[in-house]
Amino acid sequence: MAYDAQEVETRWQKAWADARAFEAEIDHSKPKFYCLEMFPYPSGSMHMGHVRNYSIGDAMARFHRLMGSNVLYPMGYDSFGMPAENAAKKDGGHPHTVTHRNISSIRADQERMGYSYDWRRFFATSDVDYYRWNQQMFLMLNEQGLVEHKMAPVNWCVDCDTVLANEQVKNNRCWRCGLEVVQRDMMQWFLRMTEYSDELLEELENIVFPENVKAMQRNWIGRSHGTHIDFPIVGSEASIGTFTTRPDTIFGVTFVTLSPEHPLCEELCAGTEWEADWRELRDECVRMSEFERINMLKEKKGVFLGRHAVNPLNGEEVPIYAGNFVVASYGTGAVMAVPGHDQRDYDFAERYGIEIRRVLIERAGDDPASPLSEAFEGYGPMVNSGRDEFDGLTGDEAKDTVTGALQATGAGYGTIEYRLKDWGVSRQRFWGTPIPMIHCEACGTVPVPVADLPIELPLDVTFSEEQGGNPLATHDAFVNTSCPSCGNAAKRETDTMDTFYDSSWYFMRFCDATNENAPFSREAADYWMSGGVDLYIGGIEHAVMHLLYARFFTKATRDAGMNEVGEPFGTLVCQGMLNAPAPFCANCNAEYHVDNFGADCPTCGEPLGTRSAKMGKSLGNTVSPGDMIGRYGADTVRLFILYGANPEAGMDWSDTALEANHRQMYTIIDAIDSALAMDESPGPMDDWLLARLRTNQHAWREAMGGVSLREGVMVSHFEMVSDWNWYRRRGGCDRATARAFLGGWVPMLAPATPHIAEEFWQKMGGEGMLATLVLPDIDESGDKTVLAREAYLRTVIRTARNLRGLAERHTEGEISRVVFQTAAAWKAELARDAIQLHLENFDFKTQGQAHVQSLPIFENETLRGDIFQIWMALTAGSKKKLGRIHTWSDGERTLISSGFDEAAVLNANTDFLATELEVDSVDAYPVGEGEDVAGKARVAFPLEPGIAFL
RNA sequence: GCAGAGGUGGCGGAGUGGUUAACGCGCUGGGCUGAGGGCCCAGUCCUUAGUGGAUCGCAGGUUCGAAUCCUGUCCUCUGCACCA
Repeated sequence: MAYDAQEVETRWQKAWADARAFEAEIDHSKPKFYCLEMFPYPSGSMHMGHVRNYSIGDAMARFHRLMGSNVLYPMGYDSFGMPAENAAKKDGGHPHTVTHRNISSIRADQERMGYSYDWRRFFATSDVDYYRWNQQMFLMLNEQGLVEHKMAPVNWCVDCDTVLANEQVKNNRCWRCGLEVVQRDMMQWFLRMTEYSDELLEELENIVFPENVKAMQRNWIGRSHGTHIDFPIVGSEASIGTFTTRPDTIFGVTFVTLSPEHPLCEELCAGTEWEADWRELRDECVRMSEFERINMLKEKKGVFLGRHAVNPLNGEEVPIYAGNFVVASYGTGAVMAVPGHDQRDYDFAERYGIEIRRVLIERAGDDPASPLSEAFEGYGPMVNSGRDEFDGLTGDEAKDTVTGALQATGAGYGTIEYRLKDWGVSRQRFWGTPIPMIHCEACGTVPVPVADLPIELPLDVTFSEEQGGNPLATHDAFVNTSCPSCGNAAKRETDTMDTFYDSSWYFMRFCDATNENAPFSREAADYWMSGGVDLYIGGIEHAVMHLLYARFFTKATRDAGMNEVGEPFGTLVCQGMLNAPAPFCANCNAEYHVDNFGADCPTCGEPLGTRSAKMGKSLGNTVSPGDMIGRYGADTVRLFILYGANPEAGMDWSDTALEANHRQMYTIIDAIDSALAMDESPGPMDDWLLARLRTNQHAWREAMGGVSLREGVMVSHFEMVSDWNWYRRRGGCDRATARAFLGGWVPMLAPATPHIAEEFWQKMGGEGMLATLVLPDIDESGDKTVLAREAYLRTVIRTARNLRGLAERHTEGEISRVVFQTAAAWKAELARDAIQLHLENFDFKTQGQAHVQSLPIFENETLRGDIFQIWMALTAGSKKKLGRIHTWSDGERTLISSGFDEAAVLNANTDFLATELEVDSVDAYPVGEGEDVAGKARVAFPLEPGIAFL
């Protein structure tokens, strides 16, 4: 068959669209399957990472349709965000224009790949039809008490001219542009995600996320149980609140440390000789660059603030320091320092000459006075507390007792701290959802009434590179409004929402994408979201941010009665990296741009080697999907991507592998052509082929169901071809069998290579379209024996081939004949017996020997030695080899138990054996029924005939 | 430092106690075929012209038997990090 991928693929894409093959509706009579890929940002054209993501998703969507599920497989775009705004500034247009141009482009690329999306559900978050619901839900969250407007120190990126959430800061740099982040105090809108800290943490136990993602989320939420302890300040009404996980060390407190930004610092040292030092330290910490910070933090540094605090349990006065290692935003921003039992405090105390006190010993009976050369951070009995009720207590008991004592005097209480912070959603950007709030001088901040929504982004804004700040803030028609409460002149909030807000509920909008009255109906959400999205595929880079926000949002809407589920994603698959070769210097351990291929290292001058590196612009080692589709077609690209590696694994781009996959397409086409060209000619191999088909179907379903696409494709696109070739080689050529085979095989080709599969289906006269086909169940009963019989023949051929090489070297003349001596009847009898006993859990070790001796055949004295030998080989085996009853496959056991006649099978295939073994004649008979050629009768074993070449 | 993942033939990668490694790619030699991106055979660690030996990061251990289980150790990747 001539193969014009471009023609075939575009034709079927049109046919699917015309037939509305992928449009899904609620249908309670079928199991639903919601297949979703992480929301893409429309950045112009599709890149290979996208191709991998969607090829995985599409294969799974198509597979589940074949398995009879009602599949929801939507696509849309996360189209708010800075790149469009920056592009508009650069070109003087409007982000709206830029965005829609990009969306058309990427959508065309996706359509060309043949992805089976229900395009009716398509939307873009930057369209008012979507973001109006952002606003309405913001008002809903506000009513739930989950919105907060407060002054807060925020991460500010000068380059992006906006605030960043904690999660968006990596190594003190902006996650998007890489610039260092600075701290600023601003009025900001927050969502109280911390209300759900415990549920977000605990529900991780019950959802199917990869372990590393769970670990990252746990880490990020960072729950720790401990005790809040107040240290009153000497000569002041105020006290220092601290958080500790080690209240059992409270008697070892020899100082208290505040973060330099702590508000109490100024109060404590203002106007004293200590003030200047503190200011210097604070300024240093606030403005610290990343480089300085790493260097600085190697030494713990602090200043005395001139005052003392009182240990609430023993009344001792200890000095108060400000320390650069205390993080303002964690806990209370203040720590009780126990140098004897915390290494960090130990280092600090040593540097500033502060007492280091032992209040725990490692084992009961140790000397409480023994000095410490480093902090002992483990648990052990309390000592030196000065109070009898504490000394001797260990671990949790010690902690609880101390906490109880603090609680009794009101000086402290048990509490839980989280690393997780509330989600700051304000952004000082234009291209995002306007926050529906109004600032009135008289009434304060007032929510926009739902009836007045949506607040639309103005289109009459000009963008230019010179302008700074948010264009919304200077757009008078947008800003000036009236107060919904008092009617007087008021100003709109000009902050827009973080784009992660958009992607926190889009998966529910897809359930009901055209709803004009609500974000989504409860009925649709409950049907499609039941148990969460069934398969969510995307990159690990969203492990914390997007996945955490979406989980929070789903719980918030659940509590507002909008949906039933609390966890949005049932099974999450994080696709691996896509790598491609890049120049690499082993000396410098550095990768370079592909322009340097074949050159010397720009740094050290050594010749550059090659290493696989993450595909990306910076190295230039990218591959254009468009080029590849143009050259090989979408099916080949999809096959390569899916067969190259399982979804979670990293994968290397390889031109030769891609070409090999393209060749495989031709191989499959040829195989199918040959199947379509057969005559009515039933033969002995027909049953075998259909049995292989069923076995492969079974394996394929298992693999695909478990998202092991590589294994699935191996079966559908490789094993099936091999089996077909074997069938033909063994003389199979029956039209009806071939048709039945194709009827099972062609649908298996559809998930990975849907276009060519559909083409085959049409050619063979399959009913309807593959795209909407549902496969019947398979019945594999009875296949084992058929397959084992053929496997027996193949094994015999393989063994004989190996022996032939040896035989040639032994034999003087030309080899022209092969003789198979199959195991004597008594051996097969023994094997049947052993298999049967094995099934009955017979104890061969203790009773095996007695059993053999009780057999009638044992009366034959000349055979006794052989009988024992065979029996041992069957049941016990040797040091290197386990007994055959353990190693035989189910099929082989069935074969033997059913009285398989080896000689008959070999004799029925003498022509084939002669051809395969390159001999003129083939003889096969059980040992004893013919001449013992070359003494091979001795080695004959059930399923392993003695083989002699002559 | 903490956490997670992982180290298997020239390469990609299967394989979680049982004939010393699936499948693919690359390379070498051979056969079939009118031709073909097609099919088939053999080889691709060491050794040898008669079936030998070694091997799954390294070192121990458990077992009749280990790539697979246990202990230790080295290395790589990813994330977090003075988190009290």
